[in-house]
Order: sequence, then C-alpha cells, then structure tokens
Amino acid sequence: MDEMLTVGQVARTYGVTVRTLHHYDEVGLLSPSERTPAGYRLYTGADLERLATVVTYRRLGLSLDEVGSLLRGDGSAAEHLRRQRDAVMEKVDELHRLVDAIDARLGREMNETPATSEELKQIFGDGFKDEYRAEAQERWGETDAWQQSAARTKRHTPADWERIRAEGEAVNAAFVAALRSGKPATSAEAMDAAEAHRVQIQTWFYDLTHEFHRGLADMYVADPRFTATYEDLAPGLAAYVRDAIHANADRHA
Amino acid sequence: MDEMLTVGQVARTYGVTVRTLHHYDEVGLLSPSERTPAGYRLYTGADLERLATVVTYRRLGLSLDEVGSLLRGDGSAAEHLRRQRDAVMEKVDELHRLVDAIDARLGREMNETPATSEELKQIFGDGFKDEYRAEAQERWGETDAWQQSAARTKRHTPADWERIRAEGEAVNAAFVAALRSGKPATSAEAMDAAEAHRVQIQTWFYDLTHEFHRGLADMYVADPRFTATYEDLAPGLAAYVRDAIHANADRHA
DNA sequence: CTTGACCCTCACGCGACGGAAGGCGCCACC
DNA sequence: GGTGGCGCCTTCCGTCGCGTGAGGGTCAAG
Repeated sequence: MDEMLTVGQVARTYGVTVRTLHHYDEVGLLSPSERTPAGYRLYTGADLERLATVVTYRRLGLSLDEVGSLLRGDGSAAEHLRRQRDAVMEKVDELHRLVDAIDARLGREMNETPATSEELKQIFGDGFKDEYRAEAQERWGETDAWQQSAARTKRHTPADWERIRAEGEAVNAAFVAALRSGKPATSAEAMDAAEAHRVQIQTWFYDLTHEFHRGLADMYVADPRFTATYEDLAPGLAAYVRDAIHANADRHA
Repeated sequence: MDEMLTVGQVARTYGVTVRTLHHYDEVGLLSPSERTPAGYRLYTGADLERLATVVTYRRLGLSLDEVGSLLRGDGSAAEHLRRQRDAVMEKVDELHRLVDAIDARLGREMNETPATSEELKQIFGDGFKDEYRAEAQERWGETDAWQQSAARTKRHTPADWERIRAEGEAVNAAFVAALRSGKPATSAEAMDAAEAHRVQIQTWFYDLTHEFHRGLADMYVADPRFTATYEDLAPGLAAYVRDAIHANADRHA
C-alpha cells in the first residue's frame, strides 16, 4: 500500500538525477520521511507530492530558496509566480530589443555588399510596409493584438514566413486527418489541432485568447478565400475547423 | 587617433564590470592587444569590436565557450548575426512557453486557495475579460452574418468553390498590381480592389457592411495563414490589403 | 608630496548540481 | 555460503561566470 521508493526509483520516475535528490536533502528542501536501517532514503507518497511541486516550480525558473519559501507557505504562491512571470516577460522584451539591434547590424552588414535585386525588393517591401504601418497605427492601431502582431511580423524574415506557412500546412493536415478519420469536431484530435493553430498564432503574432480564437474561427467560414482553401482540401473542412476551434475554446473555458 | 581605453572606461561604455573583463582575459576569450609598462590593460578598437560581439552573444545566454568557438569559427559576420538572431528567436519562444506554464500554474493556484480580497480584485479585473468577450461576441459571434454565411456555404457546390477561388485570385492579383506599381493603399486602384473583395463576399456569403469589412481586414494581418499567403505573393501585401480595405470603408462612410 | 581614483594580481565564494572515489547492502545464482 | 553486480551511502572536489574582497602599485591633480 504505502510503497516507499528509493532514490533511484524516484529519480527515474521524476526525471531528476540521484545527485539532485541528495542535494535537495542536503539543503533541507526535500528530505525523505524515512530511511532503512542501512541508511537508504525512502520516499513516501507525501514526499513525492512535494517533489512534484519542487520540480514544476524549478521548471519555472525559481531558485531553490524561492521554492523552499513557497513550500513553507510564506508569501502566496500566486505572488511569487506573478513576479516570476514579470521577470520572464521583461526578459522577452529585452530579447526583442536585441533582435532589433541584430537586425540593424545585419542591415548595415548587407549594405556593405552589393545588394541583389531580391534583397532590394525585400528592403523596398519592408520600407513600404513600415510607411503604411506608421500611418495605420496612427489611425487604427489601438488594439493590443494589432500592435503586437505588427511588432512581431516586422521581425519575421522570409525564412520565417516560409516556416510559418509550413507549420500552417501541418496544422491543416492535422485537421484533414481528423476529419477524414470520421472523428467529430469535438474530438481530442480536432481540438488538439485547433490548439496547435492557436499556439502557432500566439508564437508568431500575438497573444491569442481562446475567446478571440473563436472570432478567427468564424472568419474562416465567412471569408471566401479561406473557406475555398479549406473546401479544396476537403469538403466541409471549413465548418469542421470552426467547430473544432469552438470546442477547443469550450474545453479551455 | 587610436585611442586606447583602460578597463574601467571599456566597462562603463559596454555595460560590463571590470571583473568581467578580467575574467575574459583570464580565460583567453578577449585579451587586450596592449598593456602599459605598468601592466594596465589597453583595449584597441578591434578589441572593442570583439567585445561588442561577445556581449551580444552573451546576452543570448550562450556560454563563454560557445562564444569563443563562434568567434574562432569560420563564418561571415552576417552568418554570425543570423545565427545569433535565430538563437534569440528560439529563446523568445522558449520564454513564451515558460510564461504559458506559469500562467497555467497561476490558474491552478488561484483555484485551489480560497480567494483573498486581493485575488478577488484580480478576478473582478478579469470581469474585464467578460466585457471583452461580450464585445467580441457582438463583433464576431452568432450574428446574422455568420448564420447567413453558414447557411449559404452549405449550398455551394464544388464548382461554386472553384469559381470563388478563381475570383479570389483575381482580386488578389488586383491588389498585387496596385502594390507593385507603387500606388498607396489609399489609391483608387487599391480601394477598388478592396470593394471588389467586399462585393465578392457579399454575393457568395453574406451581406458585408464596410464596417464589418474592416474587421475582416484586421484579421488578414492577424492570422498567419492569410498573412503568410499574402506575404508570399508580395512582401507587405497583407498590411497593404488591410489598409486598402480601411481606406475603402472610409471612402464609403 | 599627498590624496584619491584608478589599476594590478591573487584568492575565496556562490548556486545547483556533476561526477568520482571508496565502501556497504542486497539479491540472485552457483 | 561464496560471489558477482548493481544500487545505495557519504565525502569531496569540479564547473561556470563571475562578485567581492585583500593587499598593493600607478597616475594626474592640488
């Protein structure tokens, strides 16, 4: 019943090393409740629960000290997590600025070498886009999503676009596969594809809530280009995708 | 002319500590080209360039070893920079996933513990979200337009879809032509293409007001499939189409 | 010639473990 | 009842990228 596990077993099942468990024991973060007469560490169910918490917190980048105080209960966990979240977001911003800096240097680097017509087209296109971006933002750029999207797409290279397109096709393929196999739009497969779709947008463009995702889904059925593309892939796919996205949003509500 | 700088000056201008420079010297990553008779480190312009590279690489979280091999490695500066850029983007993605994980955990923390007044405030703040959702529903939800569209698309034959697709391509071509010829998104050509787009949707799908057309336009920039498709046709086209539609809506207001 | 800012070289410390050494415990098989 | 092999124990030193002194030399200004 109350199976006790040794370090090795615990390490394997929780994806940490024995040394790490020793370390947690040393610093008093997680000491096994029992020992065999020979001194073997024995971890109880409660120990394992605690370990699970430690492992997840660690994956969020918290220090062992922070994890410790979280487990001792001083300071709400939510507060800690929000702080951590802020720190990560700040880092993201910093990296974005870094990308801008790299792009600037790349631009200078490219200018030293004679630009090919292809590159000129790129540069011209970018300049063009930026011009309208500025104007557009002045007039309509009030939504958060648009600003995020604009900021991020500016940094996408042609290679990025290619990758985005490829990823999009993969998501489409997943939808088609789910539909072809007769699974309903509320099936896990369909919803997973929907979630993948959402995550892709979130990764490359802007933070997409499930609610807003619903809006996109409706668009897919409503817009001819989109619908035609989907219907070309498989009849009924547009509506299927729409329903899958709604189902996925329900699932995450 | 060739001003040489001492550690302190270099440290200040590059935002690193003196100790860090000493360390880079110790490990042979960046040794100043010269020294004064008294042993003071003197950094030349070339040294500083190298340092700039080191600093940027380091900000990406690369180890000193990795930075070293990159600097020793045979590769053009542009190649370096592109690698650097990819690394940053990857890191950004990773951090985004981390934020997601933190958010998920935050959600669980909030649900498990009885809500304090502070948290209640947070939740009430999320009432914002409900408001947002109501607004989204109003804009994108189960309006007449969507129902109309859904009803109509069900009756479309494969031949219809093919025709819709062809018409859509024609509209796209009009947009591309306008963009390529250097016409602004507010030009008559661009706006006409936008109007053709609207009419097409109206005939095949549902009554599309200019106001609602704006919503579609924003989606073109916001959704990767659309954006990627448009960007494949011509860089900057997605934003161009969006702006043209808005301009057209302004014209008809 | 002193003052104070700057520079030098050791050299130890940290956080979160990795890894090896040297030895004991446990189980299976002969 | 040996014996081999694996797992466990503790101890201790190594790693990475520096921070932070200690103890002392250098340099320009007053």
